[in-house]
Amino acid sequence: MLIQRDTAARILDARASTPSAAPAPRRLRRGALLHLPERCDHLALRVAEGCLRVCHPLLDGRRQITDFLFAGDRIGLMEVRSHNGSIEAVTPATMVAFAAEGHDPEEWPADDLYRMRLGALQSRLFMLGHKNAREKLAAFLLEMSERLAQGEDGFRLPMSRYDIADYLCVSPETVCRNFTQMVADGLLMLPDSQTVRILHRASLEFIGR
Amino acid sequence: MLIQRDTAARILDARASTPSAAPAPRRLRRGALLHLPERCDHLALRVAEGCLRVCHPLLDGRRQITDFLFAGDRIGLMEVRSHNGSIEAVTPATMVAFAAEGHDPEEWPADDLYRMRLGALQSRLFMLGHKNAREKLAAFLLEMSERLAQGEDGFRLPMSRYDIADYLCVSPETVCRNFTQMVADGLLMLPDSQTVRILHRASLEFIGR
DNA sequence: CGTTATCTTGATAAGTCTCAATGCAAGTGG
DNA sequence: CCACTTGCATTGAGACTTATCAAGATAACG
Repeated sequence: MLIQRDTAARILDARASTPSAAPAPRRLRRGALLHLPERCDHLALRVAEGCLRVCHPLLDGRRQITDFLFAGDRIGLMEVRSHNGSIEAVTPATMVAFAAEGHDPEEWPADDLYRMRLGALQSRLFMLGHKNAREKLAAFLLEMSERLAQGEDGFRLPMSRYDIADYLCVSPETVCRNFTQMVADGLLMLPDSQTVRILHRASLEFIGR
Repeated sequence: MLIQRDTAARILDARASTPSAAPAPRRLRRGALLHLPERCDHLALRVAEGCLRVCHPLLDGRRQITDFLFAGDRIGLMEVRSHNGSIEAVTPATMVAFAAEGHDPEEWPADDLYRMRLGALQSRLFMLGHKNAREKLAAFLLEMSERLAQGEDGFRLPMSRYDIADYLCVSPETVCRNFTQMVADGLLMLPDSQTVRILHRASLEFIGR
């Protein structure tokens, strides 16, 4: 059940006329694509539940994942659209479209949206530029452990090894090998391939920072 | 001759009181560092002449160059500052500080500043993630040939091989080797190490895109 | 229960980094 | 003016990392 064309725009209109009416949440099935309306300069998305990925197709057929989105995360739709991006559900996801860029400054000042995104991109620049696969994976796991924040007994990665690979810009095999290596080194436990329990956070931080 | 502390802020104040008064241009010697005031949330920089680099020190002692700035380019100071960045003159440079983020919307809407920067960072993400050294260099040369735009008889790179290396996130030796290779392949001429004449732009584009 | 997708591991090849040496050009001080 | 220094550019040799190709193991699913 995709968000239909211009649904977000209608949500925006509804909010403009009756500011107190909360926009209806939308659901995406696993693997489904979020439709980005043609005119979405002032629209943003807030994830209520689930996990999404921001994908960009590359000329050679591969894809790059520029971000994962979890509950509470927000992103400007125009920014994704203007770089040939798409937003896909990694797990069943619920989200809300809302107005940004001054149309709804109380809820989300446009500056903040830009600033946060710039910060995230900068971090990824440093990561992709100068970290090797092991360091990338360590940084990724630390980032996920913070953003997922599911308590001390480990966390579940909702995305596949392929997704992780496209996020870190390495091959899926390399992701696997480094998972295995980290387990062998006693940094992690992997009760199953999705569940991660960090055993030596300090070491991971030493590697990943 | 660095821009003194809070000079930019004073320029801002001057503009606010007398909008028609143009702020005084500032000059940097080759290699000099532009001072970034502590409070620069609403300040931006426009390059009048010369070339600057936006540098970020990394934990392992290396540096990353996130952008080169040429005449006409603008950049928000706070964005650089918030990522431990510095702005250094590659060549003697003249620049003007001005207000952004709504304080001076006519001159430069803050949104545009953010959007352009986001776009530039996205492009660099794609480059760093999935291009090899040869492709990076091809893309770099095409970018420089557009931004420098000095006519058909080639252009002069104002920055060193080390700067290029830190921009592309490869070693300076690799930059050299790929220059040499491109010359051997007949894609380029290098009358001297700074001057580039592109012989087969279509081939470069095929490699770099 | 078979089919498919995902995950993992191995072997090999390719690309890049590091270390080292040399060349070159500009600037400096005697 | 000339030796000298210094920084940048280039090239080579070797080590290391990662991608690619291939195959098997595991789990999800109709």
